This record gives sequence, C-alpha cells and structure tokens, in this order.
Amino acid sequence: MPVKTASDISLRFYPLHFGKGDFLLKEGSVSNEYVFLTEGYMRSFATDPDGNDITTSFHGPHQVVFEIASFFQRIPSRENIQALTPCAGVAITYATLNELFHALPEFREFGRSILVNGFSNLKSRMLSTITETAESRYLQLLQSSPDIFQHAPLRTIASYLGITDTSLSRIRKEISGK
Amino acid sequence: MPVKTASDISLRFYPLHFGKGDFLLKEGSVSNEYVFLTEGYMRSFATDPDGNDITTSFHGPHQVVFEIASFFQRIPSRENIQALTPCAGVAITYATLNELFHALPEFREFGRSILVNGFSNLKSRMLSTITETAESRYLQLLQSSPDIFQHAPLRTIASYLGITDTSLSRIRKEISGK
DNA sequence: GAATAATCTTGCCAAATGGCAACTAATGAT
DNA sequence: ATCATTAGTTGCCATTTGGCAAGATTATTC
Repeated sequence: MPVKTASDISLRFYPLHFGKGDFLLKEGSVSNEYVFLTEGYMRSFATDPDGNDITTSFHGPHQVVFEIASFFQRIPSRENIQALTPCAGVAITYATLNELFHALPEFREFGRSILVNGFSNLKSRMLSTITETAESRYLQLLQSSPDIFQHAPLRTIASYLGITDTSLSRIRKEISGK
Repeated sequence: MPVKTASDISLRFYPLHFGKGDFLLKEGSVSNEYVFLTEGYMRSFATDPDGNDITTSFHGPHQVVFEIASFFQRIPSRENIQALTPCAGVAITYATLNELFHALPEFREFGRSILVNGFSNLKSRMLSTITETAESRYLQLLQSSPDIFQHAPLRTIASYLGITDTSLSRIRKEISGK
C-alpha cells in the first residue's frame, strides 16, 4: 500500500518492550530498528580494549534510540544498546523508514536533522571532555539530566564522564562538602 | 538551467584560494560553502571559555571542509576554519548543493554518507580520548596522518589531542628515548 | 642579516585522576 | 529473613597532565 500521509507513517510503527538488562542491539550486529522510547531508560556502550564498558550515551523517554553509523551504513555496530530499566517504545525498521523517505520528501529533512543534531551534540561533548574538568562535566550532567541519576548506577555514569567510579565517588564527596 | 548529469554538477563548483592564516569560516557566521580541498591544509578550531584555541579537526588534500552543524542547520558556527598553509580548492554553495540534492537523488545518499562518516569518526575519537592515554593518541595520529606534522605547529596538534603543548613536548621527548 | 616574534623545550611543583584493596551499603534471589 | 551479589566509598600511593617561567630554537620581517 502506498504511503502518503502522516497516519500512514504511524501505522508502520510497532510496539516494543524491554526488561531491565535486555539488549536492543549487540555489538557486531546491524542496527535495524529506529526506536522511539515512550518509557524507561537505556544506555549505549562500547567495550574498550581492556574489556571495560564505556557508556557513550543515555536515552530517556521521548528520545530516539538507534546506532546511527550501523543503521545508515548497514555495517556491524561497535556499540551495544541495553535497557537500564524496563522500557516501552515504538519502532520502525530500516527498510520501512527508507520507504517513507522515498514516499514523503519532508521526511528526509527529518532524517537529516537527526544526524546533524547528533553530530552537533557529540561535538559539544568532545569539547567539554577536552576543556573541562571531570567535576564540571559531572555538574553539567547533573543539571541537564538529573533523571539519569535515578536510573543508572554511578559506575555507568562515571564511564560516560570518562572517569573511574572511584574518581566519581571522590568528586561527589568533595562537592557534598561545599 | 536544469541539472541532470555529473558534468552539470562539476560546472557548479568554483575555484577558491587561501593564503596561510586566511579564514574560510569565522565563528559566528554561517557556513555557506562546501569546499573540496585540492591542495594545502586547514584546521577547524573552537575557542574555549578561557580564550584558548581548541583544534577540532585537520583537513588535507582531497578532503571536504565545512562546518556541518552550521551548514545544514543554517545557524552561526561555533567554530573557525583557517588555512594552515596556502590552499586551493573548489566550492559549492548551500543553495546550489540543495538544488543538486533535488535534481539528482543519488546525490542525497552522498550527502548522508558525509554526515554518517563524520559522526562515526567523531565517535571513535571520543572513545579514544576517554580510554587512551595522550601518548597513545599521539602515536595514532602520527601513524594515521603523518603529513599533518609537516604543516601544523605542535601546539595546534597538542590542542587537537586534548593536551597542552608542554605535555606534548614531554611525551615526544619520552618517546624519542625509546 | 639583525631584530623581532613565534614556537618548542625544560625544570619545578601542583592538581587531577587512576589502581588496588579493604570495607560498607544496598540490592536481589531463594 | 538470609545469603550472595553488586554497587559505592575510602585510604594509600603512583601516574598523568597542567601551570608557570626561563631558555633555546626556529621562523619572519624589515
């Protein structure tokens, strides 16, 4: 059936549910679902050469979750995506999304904006990682995404900030004494 | 005139030249030219809160130079792009590129791949910044882009690596003694 | 080619972060 | 409720990196 309207689009989305700890994507496979989270929290993480988890991003309600490079380039992902809490969302496959891109030109602009925003956010994070201290990055995260702290363990947050859990613990102690 | 073929595309590119130190883009203005460098080296850099330059990327011959977020979102750039050496290239404006996107659908895929590749590279760099030591990042840059070292001063390279020129100097000394 | 400026190196010490291990606290499973 | 597991904190010390200032080196300009 041809796709022409916004309601045709919403029909193509199907519901998804995850238990805590479930994987939406495992390193080595191709990201094939573009997911919009309606409830719950997830994290993306890579495994470094020493076998440690490095959290690359957090995803919360009303946010999009997928692995851009793998999804668009159709190559194996170097990252995992895992539920931090029970989650609910709606998903659309790569193939279907492509159909929509062809059928509805406005949709392309939407696709581009996802890429551009993601790129832009990552760049800001890169800059702050280079120029700011871990304490300052911690405080910023606390302010911009306080909800993460309710749902992710500190060691996960530490790896996102680029420090060890030990250091994060000390930073928190230091701050609490102010 | 309508655009239909590859040679129509090449007609839309115009030549550009830069002297050493010239700016292709200044922070605060909108990136409006998509430039393909044929000769020479450039750098992109941001200014941190303390007024220091932070080099975010290097660009060499046969590489594309523009500021993705500013170019596609039509917003003021937070970065500068400056010639490290005399440069030559060809450019196309945002408006013309958009015409091409409409006229030649294959071109869209090309646009997307630029975004996706840029994103993917930035993510790798982010990971290596978090998980690896400055020395290791230095050695990798030396291996992957030895030509940069002929054209950019060490202090610029240091800021790209996320360290001070003093530290880079010490790292180099350390390595030379091996 | 002398003067000037920019770049790079080095010494000294301080600050930030990591590694490991012990200990405590919280969580989850049966 | 108990036991086992995971998460978080802390002490001790090592390593990495930064800050500053003085020299040394190299490049630029007139």
